[in-house]
Amino acid sequence: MTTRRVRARRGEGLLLREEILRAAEDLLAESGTEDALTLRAVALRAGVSTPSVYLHFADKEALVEAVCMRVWHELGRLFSENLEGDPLLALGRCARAYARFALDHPVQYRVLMMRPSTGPDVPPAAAECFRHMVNAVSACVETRVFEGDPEELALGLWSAVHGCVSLLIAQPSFPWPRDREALIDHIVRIAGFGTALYSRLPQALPPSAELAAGLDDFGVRLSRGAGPRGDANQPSP
Amino acid sequence: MTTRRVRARRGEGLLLREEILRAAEDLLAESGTEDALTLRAVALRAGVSTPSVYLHFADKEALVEAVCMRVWHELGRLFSENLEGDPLLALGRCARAYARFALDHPVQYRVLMMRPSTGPDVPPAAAECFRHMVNAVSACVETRVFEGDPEELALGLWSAVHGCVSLLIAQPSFPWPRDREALIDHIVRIAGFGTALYSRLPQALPPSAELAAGLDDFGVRLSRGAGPRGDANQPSP
DNA sequence: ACCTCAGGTTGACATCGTTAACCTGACGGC
DNA sequence: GCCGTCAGGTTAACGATGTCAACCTGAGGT
Repeated sequence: MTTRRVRARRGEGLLLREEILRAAEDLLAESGTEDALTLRAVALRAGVSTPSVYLHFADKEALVEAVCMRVWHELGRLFSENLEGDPLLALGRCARAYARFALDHPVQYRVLMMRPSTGPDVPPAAAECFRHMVNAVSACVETRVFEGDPEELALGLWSAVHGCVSLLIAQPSFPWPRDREALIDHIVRIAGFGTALYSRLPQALPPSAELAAGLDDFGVRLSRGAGPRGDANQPSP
Repeated sequence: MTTRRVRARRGEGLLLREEILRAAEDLLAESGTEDALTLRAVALRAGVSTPSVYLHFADKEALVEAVCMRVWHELGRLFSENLEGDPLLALGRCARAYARFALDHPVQYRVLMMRPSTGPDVPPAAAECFRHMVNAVSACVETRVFEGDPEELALGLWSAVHGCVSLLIAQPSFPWPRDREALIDHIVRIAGFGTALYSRLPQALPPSAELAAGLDDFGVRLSRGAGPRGDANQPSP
């Protein structure tokens, strides 16, 4: 760990890049704070001198960005694993998987999503994540459960889940309910149903009395139509 | 600005605290990045030597926290200005005001909400903000448009708006629609209606086909009941 | 055997937060 | 009016950080 690394053979310089990246990831995960992600600490952990990091990363920001790419790929994998079956249920599974990942890797998620804006263009791995989401939303538009521009709808859904997990991560002192899993569940449902209704609604929020009038009957009708109650994480039977 | 400050008279030491805070706020606002918030820069701007900051703030974190308190107060003022009238419309106005503030002061919002967790307890100014929200939500529960625990519902709404604005701020490279104001509008409506429906819905997301069946009629009924279409920022006539 | 250059290292710099030690001049007491 | 005190600062320095210029070194081709 602190032991001096043996010098790579010719043409194997990329090995060091891999080791540095791993060291950075481990440091983040183990320390639990991005402050521990120091070039000196990373280099020490990789068994190499500090400026050697510059052989493979232009600067610290480039290293952090490389770590982020890994996280984006992980998220992309998570999405692509959950896309089968009913589009709306698939979307729900993706959202829950995303939230779980964020809560299980708070430091990584913070670095990924709460860092000062990196550059003017979205990295390919992130674009692929987003494409997955847009595809899933498009499927929902095709089954007529959503209506509107899939990109815009996907951004809205992403916002909802991101809002919840990022607030959980960054403001743990808020009066959160005990059961985080249940909270995520609520958010996913609110976002899902809100989005389903979104394009069919009056352009302004109606006054309370007029909104309240129509709600109960809708709930009853929807419940009658819905399948057996249970954990929506499970794929639909 | 860079001119040496005249020493405060006895008992007026708190003047410097005020000037340091102002310098910090201005630095944040003008530079557009939290990296510019340096103790040296703050001290220079306040016309004072660097270690003098420590006369009034335990460390840099304390200074940043003091800046955050100001922002919380501003948000609290914004909320309390928008609470009159129909509860649901009031909530919508608060959400829009919150979002506008965040987008107009991205650096401050980032420092306030995306900084590594400060302490185990929520600051009083933030608690008051949250209390305002809970009260507004409670009013919606009393008019039967929402149903459930007001604290939990308020957190959900907060999450939704925070998710959108924080993503806009931190990930400007995402394929956002041009009209930010319209996007916020969508999010507020999705969150509002989703929350209104939340407690009346089946516990799991139903498959698409069964959800799509009930949606259109609900939209039609709700539209018929709602007031004239227009900007929901306006108080209901 | 030697030359080359990929793959590093050493040493230094500016800047950051933070601390210890020192200064100074406005005020109350005499 | 003079003086000691102490609130309200200052100077000088420390260690840590990102970064860079210069140097080294040894495996592999000739």
